[in-house]
Amino acid sequence: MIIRPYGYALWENIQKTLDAKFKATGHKNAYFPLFIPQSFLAKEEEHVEGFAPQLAVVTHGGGKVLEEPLIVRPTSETIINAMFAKWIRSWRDLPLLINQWCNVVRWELRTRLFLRTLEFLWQEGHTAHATAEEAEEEARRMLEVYREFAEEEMAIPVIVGRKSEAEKFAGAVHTYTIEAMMQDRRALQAGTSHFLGQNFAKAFEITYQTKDNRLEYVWQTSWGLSTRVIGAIIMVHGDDQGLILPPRLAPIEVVIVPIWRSDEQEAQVRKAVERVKDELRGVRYEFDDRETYTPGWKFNEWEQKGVPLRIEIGPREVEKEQVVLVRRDTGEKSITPLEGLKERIEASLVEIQKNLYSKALTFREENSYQVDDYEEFKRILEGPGGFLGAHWCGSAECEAQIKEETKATIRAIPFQEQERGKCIRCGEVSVQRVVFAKAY
RNA sequence: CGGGGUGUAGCGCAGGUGGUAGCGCGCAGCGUUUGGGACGCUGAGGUCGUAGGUUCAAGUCCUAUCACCCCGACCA
Repeated sequence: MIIRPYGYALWENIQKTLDAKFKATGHKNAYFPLFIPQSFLAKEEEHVEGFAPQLAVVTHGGGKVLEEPLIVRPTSETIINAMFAKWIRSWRDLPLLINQWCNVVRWELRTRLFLRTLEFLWQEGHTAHATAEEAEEEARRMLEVYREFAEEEMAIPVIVGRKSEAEKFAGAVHTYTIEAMMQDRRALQAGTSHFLGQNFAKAFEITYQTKDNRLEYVWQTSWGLSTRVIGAIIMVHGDDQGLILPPRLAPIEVVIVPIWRSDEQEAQVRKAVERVKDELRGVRYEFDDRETYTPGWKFNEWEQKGVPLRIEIGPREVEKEQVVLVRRDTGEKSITPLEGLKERIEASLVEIQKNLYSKALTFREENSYQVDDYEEFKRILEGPGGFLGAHWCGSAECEAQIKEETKATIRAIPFQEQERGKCIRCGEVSVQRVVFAKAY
């Protein structure tokens, strides 16, 4: 996957907002090596097994066969925890709250742009705590950070919940997820947060001395969000005209397209554009005065790129001291006076952000079902597809059978759902509904 | 890793039965244009994925090989 400047600018905006949230919750950034000695990975049994099929392994270095192969990090639990073991001595060193922005490699058999690439960019948080409660709280806190980010910044509503044993991260005690519905009604895991318990602590001997001088293993979490979310933004908001980017993350919030014929008109329009630029201070805008393209061509190009707002300004507007404002999400055009333009733009960007969210939410709700009959369950999945709230007995057998028969997996076990019922497949007692869907 | 498909100009493609490599878009120059993907003229651009082979002659036939795409099993 190659990320060109416009796409990378989007990722930078994602990084900027998330990074601020991490810092605000007490985390610090650090960087760990790309290459990890193979033996590190082998220390946590479930973790190796989970990742073994996906590893890129370096066998040669400097023209020689390496004594111990190096794996290219698929995630950094092992190398980070090897260091945590050295850094943590006392309860005073806890909690240790670290985040890393980096690339990782997973040797996927089948790739899909943005959603499943051999190499991707992400952030991975790794924390160590004195108690299970604190670690659990941290895992839930960061899940909440992701939820808020998805909904407020990406304008994507998400289901929050826990993963089933089959779907959890290899090495975690349990995994939390935010799941979003794409426009083809499939589910996409947009971020995850793991409660690791003491699995890695025991594998890497990460211990600390308590206040009363006992030696205890730490309790840990890890959590990540990747460039996959760019795919989510495209697939949730895009339409036949191209991308529709949420204003809060869009590299360009407003594009100004000037229109003129004569040199005289050009001079007048340029002068008016200067006023518009003044109004746009603090807004991410671009003035597209390329001469080789017609205004109509530019309209189409910026629409494809998903710029939320377009300002058109030509002789007619100059004369009346106004501009034409066009929304990408609705296509709606409105005449707006130069006077007070800033307020109108800002209000409009907020409006677009809200509208994208509510459109996505409506779509998800329209394609979510409560299902109690397995035949209907199958019918929906074969037909339109969507999120299915269904009872599940909790057995891995039923989960696997349902997956085999319908291709649907348990995307999330929602928090706080109490209603009891009967397993959609076997009819045994179920304590709550879970969300089934076909996933990417 | 199995099944299918495609490699010909920057991009998208056409090139039955072997015989001088083409079209559209894009690109360059000039002119006219510019309020929803402008038009005319002129022009540049190709070891036909790669390597062998058959033939007087291969984009075309044969063999091998590589790459990419799609569909399934594994995965953020």
